[in-house]
Amino acid sequence: MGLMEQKQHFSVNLLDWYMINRRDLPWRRHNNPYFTWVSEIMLQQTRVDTVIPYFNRFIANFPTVQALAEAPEEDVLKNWEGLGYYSRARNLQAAAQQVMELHGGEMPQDKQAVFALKGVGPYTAGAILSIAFNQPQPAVDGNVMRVLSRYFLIDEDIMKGSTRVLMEELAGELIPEGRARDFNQALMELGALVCTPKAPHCLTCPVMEQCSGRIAGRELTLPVKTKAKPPRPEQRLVALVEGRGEHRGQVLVRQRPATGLLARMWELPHVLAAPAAAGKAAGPLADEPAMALLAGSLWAEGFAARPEGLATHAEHVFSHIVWNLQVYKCTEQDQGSDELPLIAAEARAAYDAAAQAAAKEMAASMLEASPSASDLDGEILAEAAVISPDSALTQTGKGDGLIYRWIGPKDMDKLAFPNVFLKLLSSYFAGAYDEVKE
DNA sequence: AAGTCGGGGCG
DNA sequence: CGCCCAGACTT
Repeated sequence: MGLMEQKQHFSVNLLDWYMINRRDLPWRRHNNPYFTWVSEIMLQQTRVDTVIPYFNRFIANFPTVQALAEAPEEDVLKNWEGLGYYSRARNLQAAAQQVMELHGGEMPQDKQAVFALKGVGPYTAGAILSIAFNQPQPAVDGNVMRVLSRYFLIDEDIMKGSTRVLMEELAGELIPEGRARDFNQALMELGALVCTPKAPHCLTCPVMEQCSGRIAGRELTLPVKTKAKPPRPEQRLVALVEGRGEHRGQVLVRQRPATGLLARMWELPHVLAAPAAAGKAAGPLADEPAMALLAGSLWAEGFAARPEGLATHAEHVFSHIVWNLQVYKCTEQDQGSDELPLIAAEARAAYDAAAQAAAKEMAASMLEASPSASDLDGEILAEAAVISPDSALTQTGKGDGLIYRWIGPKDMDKLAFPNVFLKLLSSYFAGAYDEVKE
């Protein structure tokens, strides 16, 4: 069997299979380029079942490019809450504004113009051009690379950029004349439903007969993929500050900076328990120093609060970091309380000492790793580690710092929180931590 | 080329 | 509950 025949077999049988087995998805019901675009951004790193309710709500609230372009960013973020990778939402809105200004609100059909939109890379550009406009452009995502690597037995590491380029060339050749829209979706549909990562359903696969990977018994070892390095652990102390007086029934929250991790999302105040030594898990911090540190960091931000006790633990996993959270219930105090500044000063001193120790350890381990490095390098490393600790403590507060607010349960439907804080706040407002004692 | 950026599902 | 999934942007 030649390569030409193998390709022909693939394209014909896959397309036939798709026309019978295609799922009825909200963004497939109308041929609306805006719907295609929104769905493709949402589907990046996110499964179909998760996206469906978000897509429906998003389109209901922002039915057109113009509606999205003109919406308050806060509303867009709130509609993305819980979906993750929040820069997708900000890029999508920025791109909607691009479409308004450069293309009169109409989705461009030119490859360069689509690719130039914020948040649109090689995959998404191909998906939009093929699905919305039936242009014969490849749309190579993880599903497609898995399917192609198995069917054509391609051993290249799919994490390499060069492999994606190779896959795009191949995927482009496979598109049947005039059928880009259906074929590209068929490819991804097969990867999602049949040619799955762990336990592919080869026996029901429409192209199994000429699948080189299966024939070679390699379906479980393909695609070849370098595994990601494990996330670094961070121990963090979270303050659940219960308001008193005029803030009774409210909790203190803050908005994260405009860039970086969880940009512009709201959260409970928290602080790094200790600057982690290189490659070392810090582990939980004892309650007493933890509460002192938390009080100190809140004081530095302009808030007087007394930690009462540990309310709960929580975990939040990112691709590159894992937050281990110790959540302390705290109560708001009078600003005039003369005891708190003292706690703050002690906490700050303890924190600096811990940072100093960690930095020395890190410098030592790096010197050990590369003996050629001079003592001077060690000094510089130590210095760097001390002056680059968590922002919460280095913020001078008031002015250049984060935005803090007291909120009640009703404010929850305006502000966007990452899931971990959403769950903590929901539990708190439901009375889950009432039993915490001092 | 390597690091940054969330969240959920599966065996 | 350890492991897997992986697109765009930044550096």
